[in-house]
Amino acid sequence: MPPIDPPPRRPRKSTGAVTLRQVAAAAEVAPVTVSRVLNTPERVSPEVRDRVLAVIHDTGYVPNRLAGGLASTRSRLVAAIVPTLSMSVFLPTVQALTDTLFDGGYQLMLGQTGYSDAREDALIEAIIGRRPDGIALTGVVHSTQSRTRLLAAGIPVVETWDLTPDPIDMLVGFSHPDIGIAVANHLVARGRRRLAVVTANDARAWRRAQTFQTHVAALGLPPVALVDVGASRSLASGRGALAQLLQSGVDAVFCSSDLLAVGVVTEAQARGLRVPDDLAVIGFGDFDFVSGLEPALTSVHVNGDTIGAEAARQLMARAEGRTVGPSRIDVGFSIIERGST
Amino acid sequence: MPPIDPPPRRPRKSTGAVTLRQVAAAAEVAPVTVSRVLNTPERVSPEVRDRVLAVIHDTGYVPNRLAGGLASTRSRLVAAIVPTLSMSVFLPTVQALTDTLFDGGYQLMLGQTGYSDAREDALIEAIIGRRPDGIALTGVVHSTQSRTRLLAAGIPVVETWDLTPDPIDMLVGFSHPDIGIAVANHLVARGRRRLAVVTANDARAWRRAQTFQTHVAALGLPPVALVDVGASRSLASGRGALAQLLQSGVDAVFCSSDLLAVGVVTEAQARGLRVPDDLAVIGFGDFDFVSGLEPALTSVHVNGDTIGAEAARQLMARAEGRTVGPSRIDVGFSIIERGST
DNA sequence: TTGAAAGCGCTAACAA
DNA sequence: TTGTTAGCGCTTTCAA
Repeated sequence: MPPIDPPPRRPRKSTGAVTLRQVAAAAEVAPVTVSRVLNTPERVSPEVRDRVLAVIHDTGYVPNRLAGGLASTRSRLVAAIVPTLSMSVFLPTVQALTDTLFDGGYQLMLGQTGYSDAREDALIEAIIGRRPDGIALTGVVHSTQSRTRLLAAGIPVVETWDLTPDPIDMLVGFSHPDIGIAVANHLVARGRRRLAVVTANDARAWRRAQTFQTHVAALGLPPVALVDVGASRSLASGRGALAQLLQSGVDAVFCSSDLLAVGVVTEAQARGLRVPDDLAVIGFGDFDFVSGLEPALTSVHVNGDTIGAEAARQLMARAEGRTVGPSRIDVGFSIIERGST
Repeated sequence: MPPIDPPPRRPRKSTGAVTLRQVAAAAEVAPVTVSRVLNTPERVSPEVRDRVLAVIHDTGYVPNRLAGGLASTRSRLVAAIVPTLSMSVFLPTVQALTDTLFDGGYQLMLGQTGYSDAREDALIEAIIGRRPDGIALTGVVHSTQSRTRLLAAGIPVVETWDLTPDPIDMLVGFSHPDIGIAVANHLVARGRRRLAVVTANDARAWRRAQTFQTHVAALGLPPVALVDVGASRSLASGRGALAQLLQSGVDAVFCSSDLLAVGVVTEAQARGLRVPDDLAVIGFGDFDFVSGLEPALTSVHVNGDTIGAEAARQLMARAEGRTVGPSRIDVGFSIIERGST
């Protein structure tokens, strides 16, 4: 009788890292048991558990989450998409997202669209490929194609920094139109009559500016002067904007970002105008440093970190099949009055 | 003869997404062929390729990179660790990292240590679990344990924002000691004699401050006054620091961050001092907005985006087995002279 | 409480 | 150029 040929071996390269199987062998248990020690320790007897944990510790075993994610269809990965990171108002949100997710055992994948729709589409495809357990969209203008893809992928999505009437899925944000009205009221209540807006070219800023304008008109005041600084949210743009506005005579300026507002204040001071006596200035975002300026800048404060933490919580809850409360959260805003108004 | 029992089916839950196998079936090819169309299209005949691509397009198939990473031991994931994100000097680096990686087909995983060693260790463990193709450490004080783990995991590491003599692996940074000397020379060349340093409590800032002090001493000038603002890099801290320094009489201040420097300028102006006539101020980081201030702030410019782009390039090259040039890159720095000195 | 077997969706190795 | 087969390292299902 001819000897049975053993099946041919097909060695593959591997990372060389310790695997669950090796841990199991060393602890003299089945691989599943090691998996249970890691994921559902309460279902393993204390003796076995300790034995396995000891081996894990000694070998420095770190479970491969790629494999785990593949097997369990839960990647414990959440993606966040931001337009841009630098000097952005979204930073506290991203920060809170990473932190909250990490504490829940999740990791954040970050993507930047750079305000480009083409890039956003590519990014979303790349992200879907990673099968994240959730996606946080922060202030993104999403194309129809991206919407469709996200919906089709069935990945939980939370849109943030806005309260659109037709969200893809969950929502954590605040009302931009309300801000325009509140700021108008704030300035008018302080005796300002000739109001102006300096705004960057972005959809949410525009909505704030719009209600600001209409509300001022409704109050019977002169029309609001508007300067659009385009994509540039820089301090320098703010300076340039004020230069334009001074020709028409204004006594208060609402800026779509704090940086622009600091620029307006700087330009005003450089021209010998007193802030707030001759000119009131209010920003948006309430960056940390604006409270230390001279005069300190009045600004619209938004709870960016709350947005991030809530978004993370909603996504994790969804990933774990827990039902979370409302899927639409309004975190509100507040006007922090300081020296500049 | 009894009928052979079919092997029992073990249905598992799946995401329901289109799989490579389904695409293969629809295109009437083997699964590998679809894989080849995606990864090595040049090895597939044009006809078959087009047929497969058509099916991919029609079905909206997005390859599962978790599975791909597991099979190929290449995750196309790169991790970055930063101390913190908010108002940080590392932002351009993170921005360049995401962008460069994305263009190369990689995704960035972000982690924040919050300047905590315990968190850093946990973070590194979580990251290793994802089997990234590389890790970028930006300005991290890494514990010995973390170093060991990283080394053991065999994942390419690039340390940035510094040029330590004993890097874990690759290095992209610049010399902090040289900056201290250069700034001292800059101020002394402009006739300043009573120099001071305002610094946050961070290792790299300290090294800049140290050479600044010793170099000033070597030039035979009075000893440098030093204010340590601790962990707070805020504008307000800068204001407080100047208040302290004025008691000892200074005519130039080197700050470890631009925000601190703006605080010093603000406080000086609030006290009626003229900048730069009575007091010269120089910052570090060269944030975008400091060029628009009045007076514009002199600052040490560092190529944070170059650091990020180079780090990404090195890691991708390593992941793809390409040998990259030097594994130690000095991106240098420059002093941008503006109105404040 | 523990284990055996069968996949998750993909790619490496080998073969034709 | 295309296909077959056997994993990558884990978790799920089913069984004891």
